[in-house]
Amino acid sequence: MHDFMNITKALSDQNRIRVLLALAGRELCVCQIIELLGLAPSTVSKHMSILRNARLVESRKEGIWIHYRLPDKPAPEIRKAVGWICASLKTNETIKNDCIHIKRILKMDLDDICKRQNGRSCCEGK
Amino acid sequence: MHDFMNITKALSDQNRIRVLLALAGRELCVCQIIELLGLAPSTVSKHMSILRNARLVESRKEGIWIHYRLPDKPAPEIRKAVGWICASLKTNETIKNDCIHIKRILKMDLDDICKRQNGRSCCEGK
DNA sequence: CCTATAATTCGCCATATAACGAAATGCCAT
DNA sequence: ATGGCATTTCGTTATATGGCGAATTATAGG
Repeated sequence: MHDFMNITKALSDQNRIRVLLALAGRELCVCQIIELLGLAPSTVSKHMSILRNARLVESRKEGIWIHYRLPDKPAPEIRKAVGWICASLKTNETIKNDCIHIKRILKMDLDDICKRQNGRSCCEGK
Repeated sequence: MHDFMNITKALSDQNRIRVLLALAGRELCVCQIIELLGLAPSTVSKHMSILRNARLVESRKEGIWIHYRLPDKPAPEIRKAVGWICASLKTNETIKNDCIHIKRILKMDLDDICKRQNGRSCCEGK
């Protein structure tokens, strides 16, 4: 029960849902997720630890960067949860905007993304 | 997005999950749900309004009593959510205990249940 | 070894949530 | 209409959660 509640609690935040959908079909670096959500690195890190703790995502370290992805071999309840979310929000406006945003982020260099984030306190200024 | 988050937030509480599973395949009166969870009537009422607001349950008034049930014609995201929960917790100990508890509750008279609840502050004392 | 940097952990604050009891509401029977 | 009772609403309180910045950790490159 505790494990299952970890999953439902992880799914009860909009930003974490956005991350899960952003990870559908691709891997993302933490700095790319920060860029997508426009939140402080520490906040995003917390969100990712909650998702990982629920086994909704897995992480891979590559040098300085840490990449997150949906689990390779998800347990049935995880697979069903992700399928449910994807099906339910396929046509959602926020999610569609995120998809466009991600396409742009993926074209950028990871170094550049991190540089931009260091330059200012958080989200995007000008 | 807001509607969908209403669903995930509704699912992020253990007592509400227990109620949903208790309603799988049968209707329950509020006083029966109070009896099952062992919480104050006002608390249970709040939980039920959250579930109803998310369209995870429907209610039916029958005289003094209000009966809750899973939706007759659930939207796809609701149907999938309920299916996911049921499949994930089918073998869970808490839920199995609830099933036993419900069987006992169903054998009782609604009046008797309410009487018992009026007799004491909340849950079950002696 | 030392610096720079990506990410996490920690400490704090503001808000959200779950719990309760008391009061209000709605419905039936008198 | 009046009273009794099931349920909900309201107001309060304690805890949980999401957010941030500062400090810490871990890794790559000088």
